[in-house]
Amino acid sequence: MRIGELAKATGTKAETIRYYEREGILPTADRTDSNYRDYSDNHLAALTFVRRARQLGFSMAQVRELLALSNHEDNPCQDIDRLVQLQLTEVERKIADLMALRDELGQMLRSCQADKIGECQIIGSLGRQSVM
Amino acid sequence: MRIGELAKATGTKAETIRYYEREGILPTADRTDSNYRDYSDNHLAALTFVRRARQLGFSMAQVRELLALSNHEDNPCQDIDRLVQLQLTEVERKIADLMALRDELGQMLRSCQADKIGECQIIGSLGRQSVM
DNA sequence: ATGCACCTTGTAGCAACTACAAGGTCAAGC
DNA sequence: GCTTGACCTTGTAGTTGCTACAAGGTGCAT
Repeated sequence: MRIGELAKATGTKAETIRYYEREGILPTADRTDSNYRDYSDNHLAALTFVRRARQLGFSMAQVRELLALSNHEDNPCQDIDRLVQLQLTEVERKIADLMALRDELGQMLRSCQADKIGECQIIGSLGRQSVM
Repeated sequence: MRIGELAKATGTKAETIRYYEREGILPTADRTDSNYRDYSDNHLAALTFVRRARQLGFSMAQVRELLALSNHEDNPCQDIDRLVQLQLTEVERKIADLMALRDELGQMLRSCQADKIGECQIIGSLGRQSVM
């Protein structure tokens, strides 16, 4: 299959696929006589894996690790588990941060009853170290 | 005060402060005879405002808007409220996304009882469109 | 044969910093 | 008076993960 088809099948832009190849995240594709990239089902599987991992918030470096680990079938699963656990912890930290942020923003909105900016609680609170 | 002192006072790197000045986010500083930047309390307040807004997840463009609005004391508060509301909605969306992500990662960890990568559910699930 | 969608490479741009490099300034200590 | 070291200056390039061109080649239908 050509790059456009693979792009459509995985919801990835062709430019992104070429970028992954350049970065060594995807194996190089075969070429047709006219120098078009020619992909197999293995490439489809690989790209699906990469996109899914990226959607789950893994960095490119982590995706590389996941790929390297997944290529050694006899390795213990622990290393993979560790990466997933790390990512889970990171995601939980981000959720906590954002929830604190949400509370602050909500507090700002509720506190502002003024109708002129000169009296605006929001503007005032931005100038202080913390609102809460 | 010099840039290092302002940096320490606001928890901002000196390079970032210069960057803000270049970008027009902060007013230009006075200069000493030896061409060092010389900051006043007004600069301290402005930088505190900017850093606080950035911590709350506002983009540089939004910070510019907030600054512009806060400089017109007689303007109605509504425009500020709108920006804060927008940011709140965005943060809530991110929280929802991350919570879905957290659930998927948690599910992956729980499902993996194998000890070899060849049987690893996690690796398997990454190759599919969605785990859940 | 002509149009149009697709492909190629290479380069530059995005956000919001961060990290140098190469050099100037200032205060303290000997 | 001179050195050391911490600070400052400008300018440029790197970071992450793409995305957007530009300029040209290919494939297929009409």
